Amino acid sequence: MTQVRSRRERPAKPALSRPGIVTAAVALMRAEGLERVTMRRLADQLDTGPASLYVYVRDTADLHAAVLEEMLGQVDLAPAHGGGDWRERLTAVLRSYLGVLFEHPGLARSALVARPTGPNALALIESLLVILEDGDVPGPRAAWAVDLLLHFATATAAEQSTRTNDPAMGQQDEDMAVALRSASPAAYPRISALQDELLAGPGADRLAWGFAVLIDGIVHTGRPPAT
Amino acid sequence: MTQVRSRRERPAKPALSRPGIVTAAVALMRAEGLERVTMRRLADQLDTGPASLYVYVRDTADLHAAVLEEMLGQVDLAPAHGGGDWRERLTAVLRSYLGVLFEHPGLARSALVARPTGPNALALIESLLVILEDGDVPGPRAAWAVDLLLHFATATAAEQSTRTNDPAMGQQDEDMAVALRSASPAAYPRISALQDELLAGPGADRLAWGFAVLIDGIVHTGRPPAT
DNA sequence: ACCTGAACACCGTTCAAGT
DNA sequence: ACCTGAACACCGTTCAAGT
Repeated sequence: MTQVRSRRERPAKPALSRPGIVTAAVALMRAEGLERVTMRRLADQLDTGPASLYVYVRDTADLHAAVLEEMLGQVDLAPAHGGGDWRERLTAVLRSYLGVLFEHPGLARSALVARPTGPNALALIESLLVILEDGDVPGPRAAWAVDLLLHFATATAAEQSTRTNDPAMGQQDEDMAVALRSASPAAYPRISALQDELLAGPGADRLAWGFAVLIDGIVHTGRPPAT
Repeated sequence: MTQVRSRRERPAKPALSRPGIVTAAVALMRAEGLERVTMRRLADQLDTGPASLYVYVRDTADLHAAVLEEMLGQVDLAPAHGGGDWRERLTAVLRSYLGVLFEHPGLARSALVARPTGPNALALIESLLVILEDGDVPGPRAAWAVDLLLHFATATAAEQSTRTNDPAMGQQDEDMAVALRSASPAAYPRISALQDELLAGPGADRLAWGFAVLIDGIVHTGRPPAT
């Protein structure tokens, strides 16, 4: 009797599974941020103990990588197959990737170390290769270029999203501004002279310039043959 | 009497100070790695409680940034003022910076978020500006280029050093290799075709190519005027 | 002003024991 | 095979109280 009752009051606890765990982890991240997606908190959410998760998940890094792979499904890959300037299409996809990371600080930081390898990650890589092909970048060079471009986007997201979203980190921007502005012209003449330029520019401009530099460099710089 | 004795047996506990704390933190990092440089462990080392450190250090991020600033003193800036090809001198300084980060995994990861602003950090920036000036890169563009170059080097170190030094992370390289090799040719034709190229190449070659791409791009890509 | 003990609110991971 | 309670070995940070 009591058993039936408790079954009615809340649905039978669903069996644990890796997809179920990852889905719950994504939900938890949306609600509280990736930092709060801990084994213990996630287990609470799933009505079990933390030890149970280790049947499906190697460790916390593995869990976070799985969350990232899931989120990569949201990257807009449509520009890969559209027409128009290939450089613009390339930056469009990268910007979309960046946007996903940017929304969830911590995700970018984990992306730097835990690279996802699921279908969404592969689709992103494939799309970038498609666009580089349209730009007549030779295959082997394109292979390395994909790495470089994702590397740059990920690092930018890791840096910016931490700074923007973490309240305490705004302080560090301030620290840097003060340090640059008060740099002694005798010891650091160029910093002194360029202080405004070093600090200047909205993030968007700097990002656009970064993409332009990379694409231009990729187009002009040959790769050594494989060994 | 007992007091005199105990004073002889170990020297009087030195007063706490920020420099003293940072020195101890660096020593602890050399011995056990940055992950183990925690407030509690560091306090133990200094014969006090963790609460005492908060008089001199804002939080853990601040502490780690101070450690990094200290380590930047080891970057070899000599190439900035030598003769020879400016591109080679630029990569020499960046390689030295990278070497410092590479020696201590975790340092690079913290460098991405906690940027040091002390004299060693400024000296590094100034040196890069000196070299870019030799390469006739216009000042405002050089200001942004410094950011881009350090950004790239830091991200590379964060990625590589974690992978190389963390035993469990080698697994992830393997995961990626398996994923790329087993990618369906139908769904991911280009990944399939380029799988060897995507995985190929020693880290050193890819790094050298990355620097070449960036420098080439910097030389050729104009910066929008400041707003 | 500086320092501290103690507490609060957490972590990841393992392992023996159960089903 | 899967799941779990309990334990081990840690964390950062705050705060009232002392000197």
